[in-house]
Amino acid sequence: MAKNLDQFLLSLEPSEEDAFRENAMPLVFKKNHNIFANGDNPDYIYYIEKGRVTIYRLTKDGNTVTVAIRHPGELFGLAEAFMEKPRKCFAQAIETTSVLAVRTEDFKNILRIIPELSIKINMVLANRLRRAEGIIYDLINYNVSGRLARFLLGLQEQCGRICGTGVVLDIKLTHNDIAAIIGSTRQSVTQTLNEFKDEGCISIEDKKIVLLNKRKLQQKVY
Amino acid sequence: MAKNLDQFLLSLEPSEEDAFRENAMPLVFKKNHNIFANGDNPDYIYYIEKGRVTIYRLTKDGNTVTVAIRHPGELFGLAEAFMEKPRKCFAQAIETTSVLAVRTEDFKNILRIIPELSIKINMVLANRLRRAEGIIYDLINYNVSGRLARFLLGLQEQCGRICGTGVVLDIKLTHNDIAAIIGSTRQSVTQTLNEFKDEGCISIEDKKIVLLNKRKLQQKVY
DNA sequence: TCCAAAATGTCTTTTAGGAGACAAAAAAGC
DNA sequence: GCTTTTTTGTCTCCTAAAAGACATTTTGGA
Repeated sequence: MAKNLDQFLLSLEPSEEDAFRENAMPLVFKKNHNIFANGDNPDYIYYIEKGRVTIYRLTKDGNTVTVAIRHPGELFGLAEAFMEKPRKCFAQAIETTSVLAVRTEDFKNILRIIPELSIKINMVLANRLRRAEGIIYDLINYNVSGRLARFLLGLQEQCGRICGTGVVLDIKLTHNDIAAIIGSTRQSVTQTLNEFKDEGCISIEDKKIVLLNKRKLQQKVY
Repeated sequence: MAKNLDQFLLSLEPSEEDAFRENAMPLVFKKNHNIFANGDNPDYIYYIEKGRVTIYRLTKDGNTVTVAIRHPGELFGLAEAFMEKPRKCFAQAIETTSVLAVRTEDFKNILRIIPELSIKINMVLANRLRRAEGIIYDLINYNVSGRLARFLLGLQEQCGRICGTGVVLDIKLTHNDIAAIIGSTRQSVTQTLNEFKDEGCISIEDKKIVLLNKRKLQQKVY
């Protein structure tokens, strides 16, 4: 089992992977393009080969609430495929993204044929549920500064790339994007990021955040 | 399929239910007793026959954050059973609660033997994930009044009992309990509930909340 | 290369609601 | 029934951070 439970294909046996790929259709979405929308029928589930995708909902006044970001090796559009209801969220490519799309019906059939795969999906969903509960906890418990610090530290697992000075988070996010994830505003994110910068916790290189002092960043969480 | 995806046993075929019950050990927990704790190994998963259970985490300063409430017919301790890590939350009986406990290993074996069951667990987890994402959305989007109104309206599904004047929510929660669920404080909950009462949205009977005017309550959500 | 659009930086004002303090009421235990 | 503990009601004060306004910088597209 891969250490990251969300790394779906990595966790499969060759025969399982074949069954998955046989039913898959490769697609490419350009940056900012929508992959599915609120109200759509969940006809497909998707696997990310390359790129990243935000899963978000909209508020009445048009603001975005990001409920998850999906990274290479992860599935998305998954949970809703198990329900007979239209989607409640949008999926949009953050960067140019290559996916494998599998028809929901085909996917369910694979699960029936390969029970072991179904158990792996259980693990993926269970892991995501626990993470979602962690976000709920964070929202209730930490202030903007704490949530931002935790978000950055958490990103390491999926985007972290060690370089000389620290850990580069290999994803380009605007302050607005981050605000939509941690439940804050663009202005507050700008300000708090600059505080972190001034104190030497982070730096920005090529529009990407670099974690310079993780311990100090961890102390921002209270 | 039962309309409530979380009603686990109801959704099973007789043969599946037998397989489940054969491996189950009945237990009774009195009000306020802990069923499992943070740090425990997830050796068992539980099915609620009667009673209700809170799933919560603790903050550094001892406050409670409730991540879910489980009702009769639902499983709990489930998600963590699929991971090889200690539990991150507590489970406590809100009222006297009868459960069926199944060893995690046995449960996984049942899933292997009965693939259809595994798919049903997928549906339960998927549904919970979507609900958790809904809570994240609520926390970011609605104020205390809105969150409280949505919480009460949402409880109908699991606790609602129609009576002459309206819908009784068949669960006794203190204002503190509610605050831990909607991410607020005891004082704010007291005050907001009284506002709802004054405006005729709700009333209290036998320590239980009665929804008198659902439409008016819905208008509190903004 | 230039221009329009998007993103960032930095003010200032405003307010929801957290948090403390204490009295009153209700419930639980003996 | 009586006492202790829990829960509720209602103040007050105070701060984090939302939200608006606008200048500046950066970016991406033609």
